[in-house]
Amino acid sequence: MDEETYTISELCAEFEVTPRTLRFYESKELISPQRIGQRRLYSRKDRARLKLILRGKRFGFALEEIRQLLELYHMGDQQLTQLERTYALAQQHLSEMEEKRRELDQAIDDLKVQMRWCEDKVATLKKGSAA
Amino acid sequence: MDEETYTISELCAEFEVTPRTLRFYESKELISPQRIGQRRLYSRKDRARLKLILRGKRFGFALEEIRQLLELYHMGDQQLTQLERTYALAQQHLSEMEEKRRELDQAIDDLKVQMRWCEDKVATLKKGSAA
DNA sequence: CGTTACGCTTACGTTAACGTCAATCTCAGG
DNA sequence: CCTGAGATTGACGTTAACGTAAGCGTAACG
Repeated sequence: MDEETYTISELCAEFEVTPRTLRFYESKELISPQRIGQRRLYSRKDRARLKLILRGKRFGFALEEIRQLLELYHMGDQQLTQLERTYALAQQHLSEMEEKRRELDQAIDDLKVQMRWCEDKVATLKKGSAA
Repeated sequence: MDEETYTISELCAEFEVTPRTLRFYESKELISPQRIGQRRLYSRKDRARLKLILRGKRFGFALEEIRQLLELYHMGDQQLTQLERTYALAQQHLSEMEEKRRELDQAIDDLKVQMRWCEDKVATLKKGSAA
């Protein structure tokens, strides 16, 4: 077993967040690093969770939603019923995300249309000034 | 010219937001409806802008960023230099959005992997209980 | 002509997600 | 032993994005 660990400042440097942010996430039970004495020690799993948290944030998820999403990636030794409930939740999130992707594609297309329009206008203006 | 307009409550009903929200967006200069006396009257263009605003929000953009994005869809009678600057800004946003889509695809794939893992576990548990 | 519905402004309140600051601890180096 | 770098825990401050409540205008309806 690979026992790589990180101090708070190492993790902060890597992901460009402040210590305050990590402690805040911990207070919200999104991460729970080990303690060596009083100090926090982050594992590979903590690091992975942080990655997921920050990704979630970039898509506009609230921390509370992210906390639920993280449970999907936890999935330790659950009971069957628990597991099935979790799976159902995952399906929901999946379709939400797929819907989001459709919207994003739409937004990208719209923007491209606008840009082409803009290109044309620039071209016309340049021709006009050449005359 | 099609002169369809909307009252504040009509627009609110359609997009499931409160009047306060629309007034707030107006105060931040994201929309600027006509006034009939004191009352606001929203045009088709205002409605389109609102649509874009809400879409932006769903992707985690801040209102201030959205305000800039909206300028791209405005593009009235700009000067050439202005137009080119706007175009450059659009290119930036475009690549940001494409980056976001890559991340989203990644997130979706990750989730699918987890779900398959979950399916397997459920299957094994069911077989175990059948024995 | 009263009231009910809708709208307006002003202004203070609220929640999420941290920032910032102070006081304390702790441990390796000189 | 002293110092300084990094860590910790409160605790209050801040910003964005609205919510909410008060007080007022006005216009149609019974």
